[in-house]
Amino acid sequence: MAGARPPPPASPTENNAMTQHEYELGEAELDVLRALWDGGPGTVREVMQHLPARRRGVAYTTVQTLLNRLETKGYVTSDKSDVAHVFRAKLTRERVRRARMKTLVGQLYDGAAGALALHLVKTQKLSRAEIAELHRLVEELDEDNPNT
Amino acid sequence: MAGARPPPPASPTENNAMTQHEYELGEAELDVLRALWDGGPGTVREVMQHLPARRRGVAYTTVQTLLNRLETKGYVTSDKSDVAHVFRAKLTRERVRRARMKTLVGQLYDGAAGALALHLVKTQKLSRAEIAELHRLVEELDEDNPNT
DNA sequence: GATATCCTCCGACAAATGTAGTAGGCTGCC
DNA sequence: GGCAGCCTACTACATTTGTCGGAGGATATC
Repeated sequence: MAGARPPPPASPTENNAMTQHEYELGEAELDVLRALWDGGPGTVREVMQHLPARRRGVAYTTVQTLLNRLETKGYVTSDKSDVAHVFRAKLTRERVRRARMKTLVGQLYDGAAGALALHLVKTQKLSRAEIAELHRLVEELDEDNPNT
Repeated sequence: MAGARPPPPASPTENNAMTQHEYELGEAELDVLRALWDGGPGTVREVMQHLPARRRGVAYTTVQTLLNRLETKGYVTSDKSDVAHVFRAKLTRERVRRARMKTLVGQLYDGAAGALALHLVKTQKLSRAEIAELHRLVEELDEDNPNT
């Protein structure tokens, strides 16, 4: 994004980024965050090792920049007591999931999460176990809501 | 995004954006596209009318620019036979849904769409109609995959 | 015919994002 | 003591995205 967009008014009560509900994360930033989630806290070099294949080959300093930006945004902290700083994710995967899901539902499903659920069931290849569970769930639902 | 990212190699067979699987759409661009989906084909001025409240107040030319960019990207076409061009969405909501969903699942759910689907079914309150449809879907699935 | 309108086209510009180079500081080892 | 390596801090720069303004053409209006 860019340009003359008025910054969100920043609620007076909560304002440290971790409490906001729209985590602004670029693609690369998210990949770095994911590396942190997957590999746990680590130095720049260690984080690099956990980057997804697609992101391999980026320069050391690129990852460093990304980590610093994430820290500035409040999504990551770092322990600087050692020479090589150790970065740790502050923002959880779950948080991002919820936020992203919410955005997606709002933008493309008119806020109807139910529709999304159906869409997924239609679209995705479910495993046998999943189908079985789904079957069970549907029966429960049918009972709770006995009609048609 | 930005910087020296090598452009995706552009498959030799298909290359007209509509067939690619990652629709690059900014927030504002998506809102404009949504306006087109909601209001059907229309002129810049008409599209403006269907923009979500949050986007009200943007300048006429902003919307115009957005529409033009969308056209350049191949997501929208325009009928220029009249003075005021009439824009029409080429990319469907469904397409974007699928792409976005796929990205989300890949980035934050380890590709486990099934789990996500189940989670949603469990979590969300489905309407009667949705439950009915789900029921139907499950039966289809059971047929395709006759076991348990 | 002169004006007010409305449109499109083009150019601009700031912020965010992706990517990386360079300078300079510690560490450790011969 | 000096050099090789690794690390951080800065700076830089191209693109994308969001936002517009102004020029100039077509229309409608009086």
